[in-house]
Amino acid sequence: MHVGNLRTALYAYLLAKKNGGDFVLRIEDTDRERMVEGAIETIYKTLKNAGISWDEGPDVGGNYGPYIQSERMHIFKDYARELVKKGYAYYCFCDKERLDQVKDIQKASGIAPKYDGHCRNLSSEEVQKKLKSGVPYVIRQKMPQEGSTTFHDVVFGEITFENSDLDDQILIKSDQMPTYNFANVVDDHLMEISHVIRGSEYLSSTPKYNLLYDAFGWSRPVYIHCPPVMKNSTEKLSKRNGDATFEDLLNKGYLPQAVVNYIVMLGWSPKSEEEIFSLSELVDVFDVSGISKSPAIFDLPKLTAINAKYIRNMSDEEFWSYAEPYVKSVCKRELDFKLLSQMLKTRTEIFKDIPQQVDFIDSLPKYSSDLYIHKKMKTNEENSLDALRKILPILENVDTWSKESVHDALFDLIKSLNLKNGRVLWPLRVALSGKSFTPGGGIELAALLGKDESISRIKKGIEKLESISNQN
RNA sequence: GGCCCGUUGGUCAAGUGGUUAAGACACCGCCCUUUCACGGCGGUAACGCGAGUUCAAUUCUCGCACGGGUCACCA
Repeated sequence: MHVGNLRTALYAYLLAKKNGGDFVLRIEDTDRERMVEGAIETIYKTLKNAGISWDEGPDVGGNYGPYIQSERMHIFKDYARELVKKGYAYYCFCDKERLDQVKDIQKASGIAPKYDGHCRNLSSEEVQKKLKSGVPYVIRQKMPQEGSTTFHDVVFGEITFENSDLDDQILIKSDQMPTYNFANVVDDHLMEISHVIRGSEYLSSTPKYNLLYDAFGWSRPVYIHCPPVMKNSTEKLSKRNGDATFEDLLNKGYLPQAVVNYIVMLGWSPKSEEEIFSLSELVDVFDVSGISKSPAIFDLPKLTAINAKYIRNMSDEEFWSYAEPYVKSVCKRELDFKLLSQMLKTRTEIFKDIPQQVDFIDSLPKYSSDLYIHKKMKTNEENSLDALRKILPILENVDTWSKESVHDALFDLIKSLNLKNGRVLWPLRVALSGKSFTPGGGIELAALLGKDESISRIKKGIEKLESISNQN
């Protein structure tokens, strides 16, 4: 399920919950050829991961079941026959060849392809005859040929279509299954669906739906059409293009709540300037009037920023519960994980980034002595060597190893040498980590690595710099 | 092509017949600081174009351009 689908589900859920309604899950599987193994499970899983629960559905039941459309097939034909009886639908015996022919001619002459009404006015005798002799048929909706149909959409306002532009769409297919368009209307009515929230691609078929409601004498639902979520200014986000699905984003290390928060905000805006909302807060603040009319482009950096905000808002315990597996995937040795966790928290945007941040802990990576050269810190290879040589005995003398004791010892040194902090601490950090960016400075790293490991890495740093100065 | 819809900074977006046209992300700068990050402060950057209505249009109307959707025995 890609994020556009999920967003629509979210809006539906929020609207229902906000107004004390029920959120109903119905599986629309009238196309047997497109059946995908495991698709229903993916839907369940995605909704659950997003925190959406349904009040009625295939697995939880309800008073309007069954909730899987393929189990409701017996229902639709009678409704279609009712429409035929009332004159709003008719049997059509045209085969595919004829239909294709008509379409080709229409296309060639530049007319919009549309059913030509060949079977619209067959006499009931003719129909009965063909039915009896077993000619395959479909049932088509009989569109008015004059006038127009206007409907109101909550997002887009009043929209009018000429009836003459409407195609006599198929209601019952030749395999006797209903089309989605038909089953959807019948089931929405039967299940007492009050609000239809869907993608704007359905805007142009809505008049047909409404004509169906009118023909049955049923009251129309409230329509809320949402603009699509785009991957760029011209392409829609779609699973087909390999674009990120909700599942993919979770696998990339994004938090489900953060993704939910972000995609609700894509194409909708709250009245306030806040932007971090839990699902239950969203139920309170959500309002369909905030849904925008124009498509929104999915922006990963913004999602990342929101994810980072969620991480920073976590308690230390919660942060560690997420971070631990990532840390331990590369840190096998024992260390002060609490300290590391604190260091990591403000530096983590997505949990997947953690391993590369802490990969220097278990073993010192190979590094270039260039790292010792830092303009702003005013360090170079010579004075770094000097700093490390002075640091070594100081730290060897620290008995109880802790962030505080290391800090005090080093700052005494810095003071006595009358140097800027960075002159001493930058070389230390490089020697300890072999990296230019680390989660924390030299003192924190020393505390984290422990006395023996720190001393050993400082000695390695000294050797490295000595060999360089010997070359010169 | 017909029909329907849309167009405010790079992105998400607020908003109005008269505003210094919010805010967030990204970007840049400064402060904090042992790097980075966090945090704080500041900055660059927008009403697609052309008419019309009006004392006044980003806001209302029309046209154009651009973009999207739709035109299945798919959903």
